Amino acid sequence: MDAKPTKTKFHFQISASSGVPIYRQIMDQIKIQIATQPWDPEQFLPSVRQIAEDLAINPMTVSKAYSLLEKEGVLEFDRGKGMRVKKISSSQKNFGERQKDVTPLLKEVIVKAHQLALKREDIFSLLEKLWREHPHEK
Amino acid sequence: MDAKPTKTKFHFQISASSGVPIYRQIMDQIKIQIATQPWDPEQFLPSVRQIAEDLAINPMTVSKAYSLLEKEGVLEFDRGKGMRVKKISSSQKNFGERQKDVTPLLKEVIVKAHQLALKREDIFSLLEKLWREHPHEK
DNA sequence: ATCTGTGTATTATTATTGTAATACACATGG
DNA sequence: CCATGTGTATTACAATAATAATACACAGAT
Repeated sequence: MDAKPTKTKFHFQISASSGVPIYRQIMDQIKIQIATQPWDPEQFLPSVRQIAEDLAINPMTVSKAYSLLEKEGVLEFDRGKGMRVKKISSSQKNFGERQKDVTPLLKEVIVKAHQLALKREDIFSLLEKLWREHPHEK
Repeated sequence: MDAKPTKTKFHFQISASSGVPIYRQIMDQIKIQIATQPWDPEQFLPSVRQIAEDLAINPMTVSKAYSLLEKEGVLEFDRGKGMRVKKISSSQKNFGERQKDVTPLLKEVIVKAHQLALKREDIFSLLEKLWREHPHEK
């Protein structure tokens, strides 16, 4: 192998004290980074050992995050190569199914809004604002 | 006490196999029922022993749900009487704080939308639709 | 005071979960 | 074939979480 360091777009900041399990922090950060950065379709994510070393944790913990994300359809595994971001899953599920997937989360929003005495317009404008601020490439 | 059965608006359907802890199922169902039904401000929720008997579980499990909801500001406890729905918390937190409370959930929505290749308009119209279908009293 | 109704603190037990150690299977390139 | 690169199955262990048993404190009515 040549000495050129793998140009790794992904990196991680783990909080041991947050109470959130490490593998889940990794999953969340990968999802967020996928959603907020442009990525090279050919680019592999850092290897489990790479991340494990960086974070001083066990490789199996990273592996758990990776395989769960693979099961979720977010990443795909190339034998002997590594993990990379799976090309968008829009083709795999039809519109109705994807709507159905996100519905529970939206219901949660409605219940929480009620709890906090926030009106529908309040939620909509906040969501609108967050979406504008959200880095989106394409 | 007279024989008139406490006209209990709340009731619960617990699934032992869902993987979700019982106390959390109770919490969620209380929140949903508060959000989707009109409630009498004077009305007490069923007692811990009542619910525990109905569901054939331990009263402490119900107590856990109740005290967590109290800590969240959803219920309030009257010594010797029982729990009831706390009058809306809008006065306790200002608008900005409540916005901040709901923000993480909305960010989750955005990330998930991206994952599912759903456009902003898709999410907005779905949320709009769910909100219309959502029973709301006042 | 006593009886019966609230919810709960404390403790114990059981089940589940998060992390880690080890060894392995497969792919690639020398 | 062997060295080195992927991720993972298996197993073990420690920590945490969920549930339950018991006993308690307070309120209201008798």
